[in-house]
Amino acid sequence: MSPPTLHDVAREAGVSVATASRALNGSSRNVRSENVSRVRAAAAKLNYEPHLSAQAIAKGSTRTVALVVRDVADPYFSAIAAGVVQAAEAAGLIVTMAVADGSPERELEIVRTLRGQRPRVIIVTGSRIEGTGLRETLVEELAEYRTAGGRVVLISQRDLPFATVTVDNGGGAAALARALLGVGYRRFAVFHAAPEIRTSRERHEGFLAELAAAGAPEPLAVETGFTRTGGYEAARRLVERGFEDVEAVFAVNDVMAIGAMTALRDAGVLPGRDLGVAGFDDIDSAMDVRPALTSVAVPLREAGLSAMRLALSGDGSGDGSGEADVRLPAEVVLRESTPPRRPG
Amino acid sequence: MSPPTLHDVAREAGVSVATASRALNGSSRNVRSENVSRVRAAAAKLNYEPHLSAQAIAKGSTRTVALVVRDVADPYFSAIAAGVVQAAEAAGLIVTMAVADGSPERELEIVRTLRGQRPRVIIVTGSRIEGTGLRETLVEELAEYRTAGGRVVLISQRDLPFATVTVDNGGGAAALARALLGVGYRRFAVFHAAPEIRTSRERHEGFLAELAAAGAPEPLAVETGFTRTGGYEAARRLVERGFEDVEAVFAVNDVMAIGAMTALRDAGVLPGRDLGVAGFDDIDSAMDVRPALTSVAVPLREAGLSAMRLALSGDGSGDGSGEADVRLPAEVVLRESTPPRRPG
DNA sequence: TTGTAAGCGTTATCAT
DNA sequence: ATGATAACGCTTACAA
Repeated sequence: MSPPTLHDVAREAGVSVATASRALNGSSRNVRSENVSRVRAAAAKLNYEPHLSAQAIAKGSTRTVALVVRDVADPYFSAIAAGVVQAAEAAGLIVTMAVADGSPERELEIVRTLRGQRPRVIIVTGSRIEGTGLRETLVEELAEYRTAGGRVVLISQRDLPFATVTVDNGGGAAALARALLGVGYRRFAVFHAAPEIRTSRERHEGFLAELAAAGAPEPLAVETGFTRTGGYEAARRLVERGFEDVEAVFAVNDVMAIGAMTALRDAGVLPGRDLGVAGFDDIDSAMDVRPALTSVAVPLREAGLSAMRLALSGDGSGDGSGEADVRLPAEVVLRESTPPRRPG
Repeated sequence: MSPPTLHDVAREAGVSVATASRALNGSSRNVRSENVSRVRAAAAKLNYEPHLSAQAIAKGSTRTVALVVRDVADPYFSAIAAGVVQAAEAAGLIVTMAVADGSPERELEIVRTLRGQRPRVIIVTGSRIEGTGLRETLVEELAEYRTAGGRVVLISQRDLPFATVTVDNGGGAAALARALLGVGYRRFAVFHAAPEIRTSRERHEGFLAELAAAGAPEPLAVETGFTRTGGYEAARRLVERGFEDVEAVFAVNDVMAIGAMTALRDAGVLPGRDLGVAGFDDIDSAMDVRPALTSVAVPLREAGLSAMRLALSGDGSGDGSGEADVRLPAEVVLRESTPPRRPG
């Protein structure tokens, strides 16, 4: 009826629970090999699986990694999640997932209740907390968790006192600007999200900075949602307004860019030919969309792997000192959505 | 240093652990309201979070849902996962994720060790187990888990004795065939995966059946991987072989279809104009790709939600009797990748 | 209404 | 090398 316990295994093998326990995990060094096999056989026979919660409470630590993402279905986060899960499984750890859904309150609430899981590691990605008082609370919460021996790794911008995996948003956007200038574009529109979204802001700013440095005119800024729909809307607005003064659109992420392309086409504007379009992230569909989307490749899965690596390497933190960082390079990929263009 | 325990809270509030426990969870009815607030205050002051593992072992049950998917990064599974996570969080449950990676052995291994977590629910999606002896073992494993009070829900085909959420693959494929015949296509190539992959087989068969019923010629079958690359390869092979005798390609899933479109284009063949292309799943990018991809919409997120609903409604199972099913309708969406075509 | 104490399934200490 | 037995943090009879 109910699953076999270690007691059952011990009885079956004719040894004490202590011996059974020792036989089944690491400390098997000091148990007679005959008993080891006895116990193993009994465990196999009963199809015994140790109760992880019981182990956790006895050992005082779990084998759990808690991952907080903004949205599982978003290819950006699912790629990161894939990396995290891969690395975690390789290390024999279990991954739990929580979805913050873009709400700082929810994110804070999640981190709070996460502590109840007593995970070994908490990885937070796509945090939107900025400016608000919630931010300090989040930091306190995480710091407290860390003090209790947990590892914290953020995948976002390095602006919180925790080990962080960042993608070089500013640098990538600057490189993109440079590349686009290089193929003849000078007048841009930027589809960006609310400035509280760090990622959006950094990409936006990196892009602006490079344009300014090159003496190009300041681009038209269109604020919208950080989603496919956001991109679609922004493009619709741009078309309505008229876009004679812009040669290309830079959307701060690919799903926005792809939404924008669809909107353009719906409005009879041919992306690539009538208006250049570039995105950021280089998600899979960037290369399947037509025209293929110019983007900035970000090693998302690698980010997840790095986060786990960071967490397990002992730099996840410990006692405040030594928050290691990993900065992942972002690489421009020019495609047909921004064909070379002769100035004028 | 280490997190506060219920003892700490009790001491802080000046009551016994029992009272503290009662005050903090359900049975608070029989504790003086003054003490309830005392305890609540103490808990808040200490920032107490109950140790979930300890609760689990004391209560004999967890609040965990274990989700097994083939690949987190695949939009098909991440959409399902999103539904599962959403429903689980709404019910106050924690979701753990494991990735089977397309390997039946791995899947079995996962389910086995999952039992250690003692999850309330196990949801398996994208199972590939077929034919092999592993299948029976999997069933036994899950049945045993169910006997111990766990709920099992499968998201796949209804061929295992557990509650199942299915998408109507056969019916959807048949409807697609009908629709394509309706707009003038008669000669097809089908890009399908190995027959062990149920989903692929069902879609393939549904498509064939409908063609046969309509007296259309038997399509060319091209076996390949169930992935984007698989689709790409198959299309490449098709082009090499020559495709004068085919008017449209049906790839058994969208990522394959999208890969195929890219391959066609790479070979100078224009999808939609030179060769119709249709997929299955209607993932987000199906409508962003050009030409927009004809597909069969499957309510993936809904599948995740339904699975949780099934699990929580008590039909997850219990004692063998009453395995409820949910069959999700699949709906044809004709787009530009299969423009109407005049016969001949 | 409250407290004492006996579990829950492990691991770890300490004798033997 | 092995077996009692005390933790681990919590819930829940059972008493008071």
